[in-house]
Amino acid sequence: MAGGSREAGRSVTDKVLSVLTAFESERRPLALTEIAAIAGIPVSTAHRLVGELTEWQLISRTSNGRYQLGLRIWELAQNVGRQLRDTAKPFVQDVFSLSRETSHIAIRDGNEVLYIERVYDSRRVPQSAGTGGRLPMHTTAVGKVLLAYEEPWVRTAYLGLDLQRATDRTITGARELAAELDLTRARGYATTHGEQSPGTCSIAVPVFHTGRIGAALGIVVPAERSETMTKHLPVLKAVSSRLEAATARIPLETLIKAHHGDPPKDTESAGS
Amino acid sequence: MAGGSREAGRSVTDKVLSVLTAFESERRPLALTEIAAIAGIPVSTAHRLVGELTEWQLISRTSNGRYQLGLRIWELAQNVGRQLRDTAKPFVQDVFSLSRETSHIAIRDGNEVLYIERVYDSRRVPQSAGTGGRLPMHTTAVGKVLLAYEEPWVRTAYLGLDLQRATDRTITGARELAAELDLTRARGYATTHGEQSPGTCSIAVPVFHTGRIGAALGIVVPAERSETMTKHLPVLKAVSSRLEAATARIPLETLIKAHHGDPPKDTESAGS
DNA sequence: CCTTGTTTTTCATTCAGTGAAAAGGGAACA
DNA sequence: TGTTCCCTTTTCACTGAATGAAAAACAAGG
Repeated sequence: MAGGSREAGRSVTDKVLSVLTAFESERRPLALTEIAAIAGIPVSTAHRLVGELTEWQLISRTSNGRYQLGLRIWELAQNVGRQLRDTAKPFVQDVFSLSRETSHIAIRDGNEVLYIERVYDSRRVPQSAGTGGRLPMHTTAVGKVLLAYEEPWVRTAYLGLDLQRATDRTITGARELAAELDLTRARGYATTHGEQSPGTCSIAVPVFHTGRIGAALGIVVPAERSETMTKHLPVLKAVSSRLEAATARIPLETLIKAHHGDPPKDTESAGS
Repeated sequence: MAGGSREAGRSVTDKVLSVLTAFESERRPLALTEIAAIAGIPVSTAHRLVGELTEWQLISRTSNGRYQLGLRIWELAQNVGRQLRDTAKPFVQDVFSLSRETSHIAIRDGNEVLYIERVYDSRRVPQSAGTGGRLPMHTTAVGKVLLAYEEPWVRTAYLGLDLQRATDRTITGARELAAELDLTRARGYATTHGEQSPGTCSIAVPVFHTGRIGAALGIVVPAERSETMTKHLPVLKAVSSRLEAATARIPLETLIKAHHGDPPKDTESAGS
């Protein structure tokens, strides 16, 4: 065929999705050639696929001929975990208006923290991660909370990872982190002090659902105000329990379905 | 072939996207059979496509075996118009915290209003449309604003449509609506009184960008408080101009690329 | 005018995708 | 336990939809 050797095992679907997800790596509008390169497909194929995606409004074209994700995909995605996000949103706002500090709620997805909703001031500079952003668990207060209250095997698995350093204050030792998690459970909240980015501290409390850890609610404050952080604990605690009450009725099914991994089979137990 | 007569002209991409968008019509998790029916493809094909989409995390599976859109597509979609949404968000919050009424910002997409961001109280009942929702232009205050300040041909085109009735107070006469739009421009804001849903009123002001209408900022209030609506005008106006200042630097390109339609060619002008 | 970098179109080739049909669950009921 | 009903999953022979190298068209500099 003119098409010579097809790359084996690459389905059309695969290629389409490669094109779509190409926009994850680069946030700016992409040229066709770039898309093709990132997705790892020939330009002509990319051309056709991008054309179809554009017809479906999943991709839109900027006036200079470049491509970016389209409105339609945003609309579509609004339905993902809507019930949880819509419910949680005003509570995060409450935290913000009572603390006047950047407030957020996050869940665990795999070994990362995923920010579901964030409320911030119009003057405040954007943080390391906005809504939809991810950060490691050991560098954030919400992450520590989500890990501390998680089932033992999750915690153990995470402690076994190579903990990446984000700043010079980042906790990278498994033992140290374990102690930090114990402390978190003991006092019911977690903090960070410049562990994710220098100059910012954070504090977070757990949000439970059906007896298990579901999310973490927290705030971020500039280092110079770190002293005042614990002052906001009552607010966090109170809002958290109101949120727990509000989400209690929501079936787990319709909450955000995250990657929680699978527990080890472990037929022969540790003590066997 | 075993597959008999393929439905002609249906590309794989088409089918994949039909599957994805199937989740727009029904908000609940869908069974494979349902997806196949909605997307208009055979079950076995749906099965394969859904399988691939699931591998890519664009679709996730609930414990009862049904499918729903996955976290990944939400994350992906966070990049759409992010700069505009992130910028606008705290301003909408400002409106909310100053008015204590459900506040929102919307843009025009085609002949509809698209809500970009909405801030509401934890007690307030969900409105007709949440973030990412659409409503007609003539039944909402934001819609009236977006239409009133739009280029003449857009307005003319909309007035030519068959204006659907939402409540018994909905304006459905072209002449009436034209007068309403004139009024809107004259006084610099628009209102509705039970025109979209009985019992709720709304008020909105324009947000300009590079001299053109870009968005509309508004609030929704229950009918019994409708008298107090105009009391919030100063807030809306003030926040709007602060938002205009904040968005002025953002290049139009990276704002949300909506369907604005094409002006009529109209080589022979009306008066020719 | 040429060069360099794109985007777009073309087209002979063939294998990835196809979908009817059959088999495999599993829940509800008798 | 068997039967019914509905949904999911697997199978498989067949072929036209998808393919991608290559060439053409376009755009922006130099």
